[in-house]
Amino acid sequence: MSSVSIGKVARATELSVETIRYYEREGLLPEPSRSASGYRQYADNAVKRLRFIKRAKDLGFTLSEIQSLLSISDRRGDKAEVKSLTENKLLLIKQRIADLKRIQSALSELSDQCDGDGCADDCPILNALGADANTQ
Amino acid sequence: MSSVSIGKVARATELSVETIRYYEREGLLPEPSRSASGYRQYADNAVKRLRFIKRAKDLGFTLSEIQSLLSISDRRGDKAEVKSLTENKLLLIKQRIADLKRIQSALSELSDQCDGDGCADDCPILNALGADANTQ
DNA sequence: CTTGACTCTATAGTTAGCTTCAGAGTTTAG
DNA sequence: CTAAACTCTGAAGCTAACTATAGAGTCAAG
Repeated sequence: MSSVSIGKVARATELSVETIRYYEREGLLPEPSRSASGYRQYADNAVKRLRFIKRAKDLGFTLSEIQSLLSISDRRGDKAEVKSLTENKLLLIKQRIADLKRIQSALSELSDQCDGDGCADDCPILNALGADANTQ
Repeated sequence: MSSVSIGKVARATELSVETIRYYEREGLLPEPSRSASGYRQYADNAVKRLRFIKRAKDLGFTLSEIQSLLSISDRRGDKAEVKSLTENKLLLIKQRIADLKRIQSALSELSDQCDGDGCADDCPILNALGADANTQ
């Protein structure tokens, strides 16, 4: 039954103390018990929970989606819910990748067209964007 | 010398009136002349400039980067500046794509591992995230 | 015992890019 | 002439996920 201060949890999770308190306020982390002087005292599972949050965040889940994931876990919900959240996220990510690829090829084409030398008056990049709008 | 109201510019550019005023405040769009009653009166190039902004935004430039692009254009700067901004942006976008692809394959692997049936107690997705942290 | 590190709360600020609101005046179609 | 549509300003609000600040109390090492 070791109990740990918020600072130690912060070091263990590589989150800031403020972020941990913030997650508590947001309901992602249950309120821990307190010492006589009011200091938060965390049990070991708090570190696990925070690492869960971090990993899920790295995978692109928002805090509110992470709330949902934790809630499914907490109330022993259904695998189908988890899978559905995951696949929605996956879909979004695929779309973002497609968008970015479109952008990438457009930019890369523009960049290739520009020799990068001389006055921007005849810059193909600015021209492509419609930069003949510079005259007041 | 046709001059146009902000509402017409909004319709022509598919931007909202508020957005146009916002761009003005932010210095992306020069202050237009005013009618006797104080209404903004735009010349044609305002529409062009706003379309420039829109296209650049679609290509992933931030408003402040767009400021830079417009400023290069306005002061007839150097093509090299434009090209450098473009290539920086391109690099960032490539990195974001790489990040998202990493995330995509991780998520997709997780999703494949989960049959989506039954209680989330033994959900491979939650387990992979470290969801054994659910016990208070 | 001192001093520096740690913790507490509540509130406000940050970033980006808008959007909304209140309240008042103006223009235009019929 | 009237009613609807439009425009004005300045300030506040929104989203997400923190981050910072102030001011006060607590703990731990030497």
